[in-house]
Amino acid sequence: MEKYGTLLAVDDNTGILTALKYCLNEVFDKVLTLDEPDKMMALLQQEAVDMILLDMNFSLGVNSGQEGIFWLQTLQKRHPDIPVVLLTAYADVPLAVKGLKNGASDFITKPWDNEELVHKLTDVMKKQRELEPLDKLESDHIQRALDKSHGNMSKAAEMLGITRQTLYNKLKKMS
Amino acid sequence: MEKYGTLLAVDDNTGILTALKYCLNEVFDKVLTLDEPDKMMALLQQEAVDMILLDMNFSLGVNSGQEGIFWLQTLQKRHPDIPVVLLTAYADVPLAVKGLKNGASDFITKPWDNEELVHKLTDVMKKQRELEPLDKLESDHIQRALDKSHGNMSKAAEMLGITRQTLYNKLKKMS
DNA sequence: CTATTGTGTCTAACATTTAGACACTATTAT
DNA sequence: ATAATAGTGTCTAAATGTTAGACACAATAG
Repeated sequence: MEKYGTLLAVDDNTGILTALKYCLNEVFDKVLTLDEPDKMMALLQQEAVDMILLDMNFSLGVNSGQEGIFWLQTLQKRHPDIPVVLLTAYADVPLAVKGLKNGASDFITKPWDNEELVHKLTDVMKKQRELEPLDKLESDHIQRALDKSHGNMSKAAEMLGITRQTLYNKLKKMS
Repeated sequence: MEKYGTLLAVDDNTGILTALKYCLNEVFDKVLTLDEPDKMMALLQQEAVDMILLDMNFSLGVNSGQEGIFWLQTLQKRHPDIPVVLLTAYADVPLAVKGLKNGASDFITKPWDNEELVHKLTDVMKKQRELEPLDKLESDHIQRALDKSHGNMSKAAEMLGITRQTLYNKLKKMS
């Protein structure tokens, strides 16, 4: 089976890390583990990590998930290209919403189902591989601009930061 | 106060629609309501709707939220430019995750807090207004391609569907 | 150590983008 | 209804960007 590069799992419970490692070794070429999130940034400088599985509570007695959100945001800033999947025991709807709105690729609750976990992670990796060609990205964005300006080409061109004439040309070539 | 165009609220409970209308009239120029989701597409042809607030359960006795996911997907296909906020009483973490991963802009549980609802909806509308200029979109995407190819310009260029030379030029201009 | 792959640079043909102009057609406000 | 405004389709000519192809050289992998 084709594997998916390097995964980094971060959780303060080393038992969980062992379980994750055992379960995910078949799916990733390499599974790194870390029980202190503040060492994460240093590690990412040294290793080429393709995906991060992140717990959300590290300080004893605090289960708000705020730490997880903090590290997620930090990762999004410094490594926007690495997908982050959140994994937490103290999950509720608002926390899941907050995690996903902050850019997490998925949100999984403990205890997890191994098969489902593998499925979700491989799903993320598959999506991660895809990269739209520049011209498709462009035409989608142009479509969005036209939608937002209700078809007004002049305004759409201004939004896009291009000349009306250029937008006109691009539209002609697209159709 | 500046208002945010037209909102469409879809819920089978007309009492809820009335409550929503009452609460959101101050924030939107126009609040449309609909108690049957299958009439939504027809309505969207006639009215220029800027945002949709969508319940997730319409058939009596079914509370899985599947109907909401279905209509969300349909909307994403036909009107990817209209943000959809989900609003449901039968919420759990997996459903929230599914909703957001299917492109919902936010996920709110019933009973809702009026102030929070208004805050979340205006937040979505504010984000909706922003549109990146084409050149920023492009340079971000190029950055992504370079990250994914670990700095290999030839491979990045191929991913992007442009010449290596062109990528080279663009990078020179960017820096 | 030797293929292979990637980089930096060049050329010359080709294409796109730009600012500016013009007549014409909606839209809006009065 | 009419005048003012904003948007469209089209044109030029100059400036800029893109392309394929070539070449020497550096880095990497077998």
